[in-house]
Amino acid sequence: MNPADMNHLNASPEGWNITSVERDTGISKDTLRMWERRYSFPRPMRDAIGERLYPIEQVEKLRVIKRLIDLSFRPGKIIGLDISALRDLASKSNAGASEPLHSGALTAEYMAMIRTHQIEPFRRGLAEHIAKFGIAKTVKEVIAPLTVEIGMAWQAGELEIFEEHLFTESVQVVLRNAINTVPRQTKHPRVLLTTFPQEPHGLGLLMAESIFALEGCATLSLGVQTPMWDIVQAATRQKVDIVTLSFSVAMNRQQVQDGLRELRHQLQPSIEIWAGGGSTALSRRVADGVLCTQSLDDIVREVKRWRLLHGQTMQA
Amino acid sequence: MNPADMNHLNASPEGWNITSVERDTGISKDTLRMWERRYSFPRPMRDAIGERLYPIEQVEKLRVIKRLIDLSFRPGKIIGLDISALRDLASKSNAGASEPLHSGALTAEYMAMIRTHQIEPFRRGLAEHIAKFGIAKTVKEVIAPLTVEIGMAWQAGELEIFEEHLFTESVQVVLRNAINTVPRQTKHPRVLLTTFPQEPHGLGLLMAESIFALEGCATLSLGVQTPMWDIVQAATRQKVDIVTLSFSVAMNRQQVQDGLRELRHQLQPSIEIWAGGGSTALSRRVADGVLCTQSLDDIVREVKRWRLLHGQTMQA
DNA sequence: AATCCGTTTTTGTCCTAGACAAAAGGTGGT
DNA sequence: ACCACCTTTTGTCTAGGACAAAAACGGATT
Repeated sequence: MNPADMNHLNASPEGWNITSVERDTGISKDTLRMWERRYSFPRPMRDAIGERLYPIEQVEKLRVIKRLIDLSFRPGKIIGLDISALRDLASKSNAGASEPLHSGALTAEYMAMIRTHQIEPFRRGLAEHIAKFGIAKTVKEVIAPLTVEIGMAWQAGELEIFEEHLFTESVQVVLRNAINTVPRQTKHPRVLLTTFPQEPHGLGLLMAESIFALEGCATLSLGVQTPMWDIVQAATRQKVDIVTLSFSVAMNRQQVQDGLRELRHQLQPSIEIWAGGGSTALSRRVADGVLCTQSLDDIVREVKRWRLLHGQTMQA
Repeated sequence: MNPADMNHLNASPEGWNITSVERDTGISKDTLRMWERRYSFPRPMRDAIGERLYPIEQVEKLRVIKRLIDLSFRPGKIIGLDISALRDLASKSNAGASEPLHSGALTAEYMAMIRTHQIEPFRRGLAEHIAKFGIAKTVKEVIAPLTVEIGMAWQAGELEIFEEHLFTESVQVVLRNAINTVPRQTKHPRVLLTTFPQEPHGLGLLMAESIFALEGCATLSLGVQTPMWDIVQAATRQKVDIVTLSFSVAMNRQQVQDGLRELRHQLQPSIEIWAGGGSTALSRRVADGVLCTQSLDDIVREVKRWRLLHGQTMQA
């Protein structure tokens, strides 16, 4: 193999190219160059052609910075700090956020299984938990906290991507299987579930779907990354009552808000839009006519509200 | 809402901004600007600030052009044609490809259901087919041909993306459910399944997984779009015997070949690499040390070969 | 005809550096 | 405590130049 071919690889010994860094960190090329101009960080090397080559340490620092920015720190204030100071900041600020969750010993046990790649015990444990305590309880008390914790561990660089993939896939298998035991309903509200094109994480979606299904709603999932135009078309043609979007912490706040405003604009007003997930964009007020569900319990409550509201005009 | 805010919306009466066009068409900002420089198309208007504003007709033309480029037409040759000529080209070029398949009446029936959005009957039909004829037969004779046909219909612009999403999601639900009825095996070969980062389609993967599972292999799916480094790590840590990759027709031929060569290079030689799917890159010989499975039957055959080869040295 | 190899054309992505609007932060007045 | 105004911060846009990688072409060889 030609040694020059190696330049295309992320993991090349020399460093990462700008496209890889953009993909990995979610920071746009323009922004990466701008930070370099303004703050002198990152400060990539150059390859033989003169193109940027980011050393792995700088990419790692960028990852932490991105996470902090998503937690609404400002670039100018933190970009000069060194990696350990940043990590301190990160662990301190999400220690506060994770407090109310109070993830128990069970979560820790599952985390350990994931870290040591014991897939089978993990799946079996999850399936048994569902059998014992039901889908709703398992989702709320095990899967949701685990997802948050995994996300944080990944952001902190403690988890490899393949470990996250493995976790996601395992949960999907178990949860999908469980959902299928719930008799499929045709009752209102009819709910369409999907994510925007920038959002590849489907776990939140699946958790929401399971809750809706348990409430006896007719659910219709388009999977992840559906273009806006197609969401609108699907919602209209399938005559759904509610469109539910899921946003992970990784999503750009601007994109969330713009996307939701835009969707509200294109969708007929009678169709409700519900947004959920870990994205910080949802904690503040978002577009008019968009309902933010802060927790999975909110979904149950809001379905009741919807039925009360539409009870007189629409029978299941 | 401030009227100036409206400029960010795709559907603003004036036109689309460059970010929206990039998101919608999948053509990068750099490329959009380059085409404008080189070919004088697209030729966006400018807003009050002087930024590009793409009229809806130009965006539509860009969509068709992108589709043709994915079918390996070249920008320079087609960018000058008008929209109807482009559409002709699109429908003609995949009419030819569909001839050799000759899919049966059953497939046509399912296609009709998808086109008319009858999700429930579709799922029920598929599930019943599995119950009657088994997973293997259903995958080979119904799901695989359907997947090909859907792909072609989408390329021809006869199917909306949301209809493809709906199909994919439905098949996943039914097939996953079916796979779960197969008792989970721990027998060799242990198989890791995933796709490269550029490949978002997971159906082929799922079909392959079902076949492996039926053959009693221990399967381990990472889902789609796993970075190479993580594939290597997962394969090594999980001590798998075979890594299986799936490639849809949409994949760039060069990327397929480079990716496979690279993976072969990074993976220890004792681990086999199997590649499958509709990508045209696989019909020719690919990298040394990579096995191309042309059909799902090949998988069955090759598993037998593998077991014969390793039977003496390794017990399940 | 089909395969191989070197050359030319096509095409996408990277580069720099300037400009400016939108968001966030700060301040003072009611 | 809230609103209105000002300042700073920040991200994204713009322009045109450069160049490597991919694809197409042309000619020689089997």
